[in-house]
Amino acid sequence: MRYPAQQKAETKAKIVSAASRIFRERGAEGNGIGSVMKEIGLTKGGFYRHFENRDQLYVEALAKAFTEMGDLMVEAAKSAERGHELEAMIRRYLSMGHLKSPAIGCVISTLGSDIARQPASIRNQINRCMQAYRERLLPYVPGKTLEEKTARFSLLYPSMVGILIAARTLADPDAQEKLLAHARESFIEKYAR
Amino acid sequence: MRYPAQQKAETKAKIVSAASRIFRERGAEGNGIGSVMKEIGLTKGGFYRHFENRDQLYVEALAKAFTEMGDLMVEAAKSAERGHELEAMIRRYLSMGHLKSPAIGCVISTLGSDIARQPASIRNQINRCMQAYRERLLPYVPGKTLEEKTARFSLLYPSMVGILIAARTLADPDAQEKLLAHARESFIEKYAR
DNA sequence: TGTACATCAGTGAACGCGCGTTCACTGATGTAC
DNA sequence: TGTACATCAGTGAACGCGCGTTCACTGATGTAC
Repeated sequence: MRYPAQQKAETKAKIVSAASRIFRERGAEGNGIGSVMKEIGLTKGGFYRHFENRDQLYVEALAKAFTEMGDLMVEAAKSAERGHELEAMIRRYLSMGHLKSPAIGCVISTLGSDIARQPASIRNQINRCMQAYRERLLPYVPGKTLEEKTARFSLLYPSMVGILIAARTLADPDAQEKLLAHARESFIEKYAR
Repeated sequence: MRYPAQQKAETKAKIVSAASRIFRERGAEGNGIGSVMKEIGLTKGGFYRHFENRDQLYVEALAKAFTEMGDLMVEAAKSAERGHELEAMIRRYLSMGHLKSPAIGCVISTLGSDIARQPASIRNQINRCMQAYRERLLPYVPGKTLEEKTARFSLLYPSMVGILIAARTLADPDAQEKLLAHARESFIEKYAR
């Protein structure tokens, strides 16, 4: 049946949102169109009224993830005392809360190696999201020029990704917390002063 | 038919080796028993003469990957001038060669987020491999005490993982090389002096 | 304003495919006599 | 030494399952008159 005018856009947004969370939480490979449509209470046949194929969903879901994660990081920076913005972002990123909530967290930490395996055409689209993400956060990074800020951020951010992944691979929660704490301290010292 | 005595062990080693490479290259989720057995010229039915289930293969394949990667890193350290061992390992890890050869490279960079999603029982087994791996490399890390070496390594290594993953997500090879070079320089300065 | 018709978001069954796992079978080798 | 038999690594077909994708169909809404 035909549906009210603005409902289509809402449904599509719901699909992207659900996929964004599910991909981050359970991985992008084993969990696909079926799980996503079921999550929002629809059948998978309807998927193709909104997307050409699975790849399009993948790209849009990741784009949404970058936007959401950017919101969280900007929020952390804005609620910090002046001069402590990057420190606040480091604390937020390297927190047990983030470690335990992959579904609403950094998409590179949950799907980075998966993105690395995608063909260049898809990586190109993701790269644009990454760049937009970086540009949102750069204002809160110390540095005299844009190049200085970028240089600093492009080492710090991947380093935090690696630490978070490493911490998540640990089975012992104490060891996870210890690694995060150690990295927080060191990275704040190295990058945020 | 029955096969010569030592052939069974050889076959199992081949399966583990192939899985180790295939999982790292193509991801562990979509590529399973079928691909692995086909790769070594056998049919998938025979798999269960060597393993109880897929999880066992996963753990053994990753263990093998840690051993192989350890060999490469130790080799890099041993062929370095005295006092430059860690620098040599950093250069080897953050090289375009490593970036382009995931199949024989660091398993955390290729499967880290996948490991993070495994149940604790599996992560525990992997953790033991990670510890053995670290213990092989620690002798080449500067530091007065074991704690000092460990602290240094447990920040450096995940940071390198994150940089490699981030570089692999980039579509532009020049940008990849630039990021690696920048991180090499910085990490050698920060961790290897 | 009322009626006829076109639109199209979502349904549900079907497609081929590869997954992990099971199992009856094969037949060269090792072992017992 | 020769023969009979047990072993068991590997085969290949089958299992149920979920994947991505296609498609004829439904029927409430929007639109034209």
